[in-house]
Amino acid sequence: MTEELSTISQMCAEFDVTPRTLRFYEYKGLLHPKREGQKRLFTYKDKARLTLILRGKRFGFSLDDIRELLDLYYLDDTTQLSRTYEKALERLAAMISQRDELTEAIAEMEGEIAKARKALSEKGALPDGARKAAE
Amino acid sequence: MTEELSTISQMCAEFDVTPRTLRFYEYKGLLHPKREGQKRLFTYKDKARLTLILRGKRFGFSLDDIRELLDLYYLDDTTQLSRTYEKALERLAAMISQRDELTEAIAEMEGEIAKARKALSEKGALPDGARKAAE
DNA sequence: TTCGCGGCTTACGTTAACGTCAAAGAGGGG
DNA sequence: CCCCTCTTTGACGTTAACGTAAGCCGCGAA
Repeated sequence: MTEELSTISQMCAEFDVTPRTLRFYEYKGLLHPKREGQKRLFTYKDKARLTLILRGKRFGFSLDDIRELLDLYYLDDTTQLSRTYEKALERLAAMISQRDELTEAIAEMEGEIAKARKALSEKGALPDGARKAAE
Repeated sequence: MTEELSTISQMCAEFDVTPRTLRFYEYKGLLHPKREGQKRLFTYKDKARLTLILRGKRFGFSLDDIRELLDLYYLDDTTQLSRTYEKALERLAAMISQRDELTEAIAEMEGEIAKARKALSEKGALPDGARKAAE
């Protein structure tokens, strides 16, 4: 099986990130590329990790959180793994309550928007596209 | 009509914020308390604005966004008001898509946790309280 | 040999929303 | 008069996730 090592610029092209970002992720302990002299060489494993990192970011996790989540996948120590498992549960709970708060805020926001729409409609100043819903 | 002026500490107690926060909001142009000599005196209008500020923060607006919205809101200019309305709609859309992403992330997270739970259960290392669900 | 390119390390800069002193003044109680 | 509390104006500190040089190295092409 060929090792398929990638340089930093190949990684940047493939994942649409900057070199600084990859170095920063390594510094933060999220990536562990090999070295050929000074140069970083990224393996398939690094690509898998980076995929997870970027997904985690899209979902609003901090890099510190993500590093812990990565352990969920790659740690082989059962004791550590179950500890990480518990942290994952905590984070899941946090995510759920965050979504609940967001849902509540959305409802409140919709209420305010409805009031504003009514006020605007009475002034005959409703923006296009909102007229039909405010009669 | 009594003016009902509040000191900074009264405001802090009423809205559960720090003095620094109120001074910062003034510095940022979100509040405009009167002065009695050096001392700030907050009017009912400031309270109304602060209420809107805190609500805006719950909705995820930045302070700069909020200042802009407040300015538009108090201009009493119908054209500007409808602009405020449009911004609210944009933010609402952002909040909804954010919630959707979060919901998706929660589902994925639950999947990963289930996998981890299975792996841990096979190693006989499941944390307390998770055993019953992993058979 | 000299360029230019890609990579490396070191290290200061950036944004948001305040936190955290520090020094100082005004006003009231004892 | 002294002290205590509230408040004021600076002004530097904090966190996250990189951005942005500056300066150096090695390699292949011309």
